[in-house]
Amino acid sequence: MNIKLHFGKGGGSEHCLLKKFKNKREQAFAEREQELLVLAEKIMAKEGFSGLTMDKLVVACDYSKGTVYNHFSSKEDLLCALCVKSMEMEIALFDKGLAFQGRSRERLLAIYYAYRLHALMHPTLFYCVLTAKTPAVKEKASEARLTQQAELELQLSHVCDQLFEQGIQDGDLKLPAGITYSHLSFAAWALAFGSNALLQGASEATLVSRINAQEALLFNVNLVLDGMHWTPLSQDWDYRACWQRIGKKIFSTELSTLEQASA
Amino acid sequence: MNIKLHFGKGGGSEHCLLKKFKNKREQAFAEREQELLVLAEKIMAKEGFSGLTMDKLVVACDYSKGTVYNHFSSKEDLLCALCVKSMEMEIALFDKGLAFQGRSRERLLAIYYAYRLHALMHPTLFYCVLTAKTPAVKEKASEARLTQQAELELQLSHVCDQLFEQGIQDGDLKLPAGITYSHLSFAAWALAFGSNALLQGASEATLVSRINAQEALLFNVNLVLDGMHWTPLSQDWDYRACWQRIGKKIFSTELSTLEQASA
DNA sequence: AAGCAAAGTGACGAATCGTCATATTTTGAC
DNA sequence: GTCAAAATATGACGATTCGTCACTTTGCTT
Repeated sequence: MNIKLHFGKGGGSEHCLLKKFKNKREQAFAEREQELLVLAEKIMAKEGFSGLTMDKLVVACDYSKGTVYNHFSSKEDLLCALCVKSMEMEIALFDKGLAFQGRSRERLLAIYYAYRLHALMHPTLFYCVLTAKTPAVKEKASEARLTQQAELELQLSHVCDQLFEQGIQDGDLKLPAGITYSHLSFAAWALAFGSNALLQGASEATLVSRINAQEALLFNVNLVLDGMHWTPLSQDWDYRACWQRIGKKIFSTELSTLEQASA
Repeated sequence: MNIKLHFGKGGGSEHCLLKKFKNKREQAFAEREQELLVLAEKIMAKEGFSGLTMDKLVVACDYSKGTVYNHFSSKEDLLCALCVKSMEMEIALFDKGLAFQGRSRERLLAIYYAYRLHALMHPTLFYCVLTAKTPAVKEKASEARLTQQAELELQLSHVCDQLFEQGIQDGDLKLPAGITYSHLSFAAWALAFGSNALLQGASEATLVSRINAQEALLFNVNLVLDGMHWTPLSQDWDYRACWQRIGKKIFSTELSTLEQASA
């Protein structure tokens, strides 16, 4: 039922992209897994989400069915692995966003920017995250993969926690009585998840059709952070300009590749 | 590719639960569809999300495969139909929530209450909504069903719009320049969707594990509505008490059935 | 009652999943 | 270098599941 783990059973470090491996074998295994994931993403991008089948992946790669199933215990497990990959890339972008120099609230905005950017650059992978939240997928994914996923989620929230902390230290944010970082993190995360999930599927006619996605996200974020009384409030500060600045200063390379792709 | 529509082609009214039908035939058809949906939900609740197959549904019901496929063009279409059903029930609960007497912001809270209540009472159906946002499902659902879904979403947002309007008329809420109802609706919706989606899958160990779900939702809502400067602000008003009051005054029957079920 | 359109039936073919007995490669000891 | 044991790879195969279609039945109209 569970996928064989070829790594040592020592928990919690398999998901880092660049890591020392016990030996060549494990390294090769990890590399092959990445290779398979890249291939799977390509198939999905080309043939649609339901166009991805295990058989197609097997044919497309240089390995056999058994080998592929050594990596992914089921199709759902493969989807979760893609979700994990997506989150790993998010973390990398988040870390980049942390480099933005500014007030605490501006720096959190940089994280949101990174999130949105990731969704735009890798829509397919982003959808995998949504899909991985689905019971049909969770039910059939391997235990190990789900654990990995949960760990990454924690890791993502820790990035935010840093900024909450800075906000408090700088005196820009106060933690209400009985409220912890977790509450704030959850609120920030829920809004980001909800906004992006709904925006992603809404390029056509719906409620959100006419709303510019970027604008909407920024608006929503301002709402929540204003609600936290995180100064400077949106009425006292030009966060739209800040948003632009984040793009220019931190993510210019990503933006240009994005423009190239859509051109 | 598309499911045959046995109703008149006049658009936009098929989704109302109680409606006049052109003739007995259509009525029977609609009733059977509901019957099938109830059955499908039961199978899903009992055997898990991936335990629902078309074959099982066919065996469980008194009709043949062909008949079932006359209703649902594919398994994904069936899932969407369940999603539609879920939204119809939500609307009914929303309408009930509208009956709450109070200030505009309190009344919007009643809508959130209804949303949360629905998620608790029908977790399976609620998951269908999440699943229906997934590309794998959207790709294979019938056009007609997706239209129906989009219409219902609009209808849901209109309920909220009423309350935004009341808020403005009462002077409790001001629409910033360049901001429309749609923006506010979207923010409210995104937060509700994100919070509930994340809370639903998080009864166990994760970031949200220790946070009481109800509390978290109320907290998040307060954050956003405070961000809108919707008076009275959460610091000036006891919305937790209001939340309790909503439960008692409006949804007491639902609450008792819920307690019965979990006892 | 006859005729006809609409709906129902279920056997069937195609596609997909995941397994397992066997073949191959790698490892490590001498 | 050699050889046995352990790890890994292979792909044919059985089991589901999906969705279709040629044919039958139902029920409405005249």
